[in-house]
Amino acid sequence: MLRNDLCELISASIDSLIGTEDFPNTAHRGVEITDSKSPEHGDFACNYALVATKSIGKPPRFVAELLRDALLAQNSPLVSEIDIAGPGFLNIRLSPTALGAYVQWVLTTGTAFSRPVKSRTQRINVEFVSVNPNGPVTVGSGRGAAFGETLCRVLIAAGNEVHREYYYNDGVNSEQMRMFAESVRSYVQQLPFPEKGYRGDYVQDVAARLMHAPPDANVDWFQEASQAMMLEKQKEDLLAFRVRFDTWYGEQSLHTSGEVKRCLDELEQKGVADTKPYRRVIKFGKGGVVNEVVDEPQTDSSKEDDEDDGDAAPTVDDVVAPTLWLRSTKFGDDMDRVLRRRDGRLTYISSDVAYHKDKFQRPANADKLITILGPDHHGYIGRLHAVLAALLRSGADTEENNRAALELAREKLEVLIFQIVRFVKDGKPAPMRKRDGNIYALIDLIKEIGVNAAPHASSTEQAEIGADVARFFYLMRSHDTHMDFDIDLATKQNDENPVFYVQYAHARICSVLDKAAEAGLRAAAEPQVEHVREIALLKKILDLPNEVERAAQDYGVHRLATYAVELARSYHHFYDACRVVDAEEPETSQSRICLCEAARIALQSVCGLLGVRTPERLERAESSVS
RNA sequence: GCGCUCGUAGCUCAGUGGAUAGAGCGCUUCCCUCCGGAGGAAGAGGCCGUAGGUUCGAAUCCUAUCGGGCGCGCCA
Repeated sequence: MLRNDLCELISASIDSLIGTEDFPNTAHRGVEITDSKSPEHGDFACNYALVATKSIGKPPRFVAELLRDALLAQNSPLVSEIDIAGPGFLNIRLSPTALGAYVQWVLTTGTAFSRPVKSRTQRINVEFVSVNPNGPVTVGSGRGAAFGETLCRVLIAAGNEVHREYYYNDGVNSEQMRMFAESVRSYVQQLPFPEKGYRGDYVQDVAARLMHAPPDANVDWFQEASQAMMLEKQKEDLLAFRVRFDTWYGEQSLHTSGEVKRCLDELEQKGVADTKPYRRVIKFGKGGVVNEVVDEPQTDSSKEDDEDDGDAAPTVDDVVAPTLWLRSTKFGDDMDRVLRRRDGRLTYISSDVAYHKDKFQRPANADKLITILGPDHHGYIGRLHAVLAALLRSGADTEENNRAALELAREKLEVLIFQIVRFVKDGKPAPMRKRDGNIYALIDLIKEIGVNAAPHASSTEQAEIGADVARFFYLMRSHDTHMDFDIDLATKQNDENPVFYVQYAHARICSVLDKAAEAGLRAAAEPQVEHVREIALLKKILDLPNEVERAAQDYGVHRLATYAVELARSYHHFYDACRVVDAEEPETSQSRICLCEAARIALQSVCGLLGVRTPERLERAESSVS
């Protein structure tokens, strides 16, 4: 690929210099090139001389001159001119005649050209969305869905094997699900509505479909029936958002199989869980310094006498089993966590232990787990690492072994937190949970965008348009930054919408290629790339593998959305300056057809990663009708 | 209090330690005899929150500080 080929060329030049009089063996080796910002600085810039000046012991401009001469001596067909500028930049101008081969390469490789040169082959489990089946997927979770799913596509494009996973708490231990079932039941059986019950139309929708319930149906029955329904609804909504999972994993299965109990026994044997009646709390100061370690004696919190009884011994009235503590403070957590409550019920953390053990089987022998969580879950990270570290620790219960286990856990499990999304409509924030108990569902956002952006399209087409726009909007911003989702921009002002800008570039290419075919023009066998805007477009196209590589490395998938806009812009610039279909210049036309096709492939490739369609034509918005 | 995160154009946000900090929206103009004008060109708009430090060079790295958001349950 272009960039790598250039880097290798420069590396070879440096190698040829090393050991000569002015170039000691200790000279710096790494080579980086960047795009030039303005055309008068050539096509690429190399800052080697600036970086290496110290290790060589000569002034940067002197080093730059040596490097330039060495580069020119290689007589590469790629390079036409090299200038030295500013403090010692090497400005490299490409030779147009050598670029056609790269166009050809894109055409023959197809959308797979986006695969990075250095491909990775890790087996990775990515868990995302994972909201409990007590309501539809909200617009808030939509960000996690878009981010997680595109991250999966990027990781796959970079050569990894990826397993998409969704985890939900469906056990009878889940108080949320319990309350949801109670709420549904109260509608069906005309019982008093529970105090903290779930309101909202979707609860009544579920209830309406469960009117056939046997008269003696209890909460368990309702929980099973209603969560099955909500799961179906979630699957359906996510599918409309082009998100599908390889595994839907229910917590209850871990209890049913006895795996949770087995794991707890294992932890007890290892000495990282016990029933001693205290909780250790570590108070951290600035920079993670341990300020204070307190072992709080356990009191009976189920007795609500909150008058001072600081050192009262636990009463044992309703104690079925002693509290089982995970000593997670051994593994960097700031307090020990409860695995089994005093009444014998197990907490969600206990199932997390069994779950994370099992997770490494998907894909088989997984190298890494990635868990994507919402902004309200970042306090969860330390807990998860502690759970995994407790599982992974080998050897005795020593500080050294525990620290090593924590380090391993942090390496094996990456927890990514996406930040909150604020929805703005009519210039005002639109709440995700409304006062009447209804929530702002992802599927409603998709439909709303589609209806407004394309009022005359069919409802299925509207849903597709809504998914295009919603995915793109979520992905435009870095996942770890707070973002505003401007619904007005996503819908009404669709003329200025970046999604349509990108899709329009694709439709325009298709239109141009159609015109070219009508004129009897064919693709050139050996395309030439000469015009500045042709070169700029090709450079942008060839950047895609680098963008994929970076995104797979640091999870910055939002840069692909930025890239898509830039690529579209490069095409529009090219289109503006370079006429493609011109019967009087058939050779130029044929070369440009190749470039158009390469641009089309790049657009399809990046949109494929973003989960955005590339239609061959766009219907005109009604606003353009006067 | 502690932790995570963000402060960049009027607004929403990009920005790999590099040259004169970018885009979209909004504002002022211009360009269809021409492959789709959902496009292109030009202009105005900035002490990159503040103060130090690291070095040839800092929006970017470090420290401090101010300001917003979120989180710190035997809820998940």
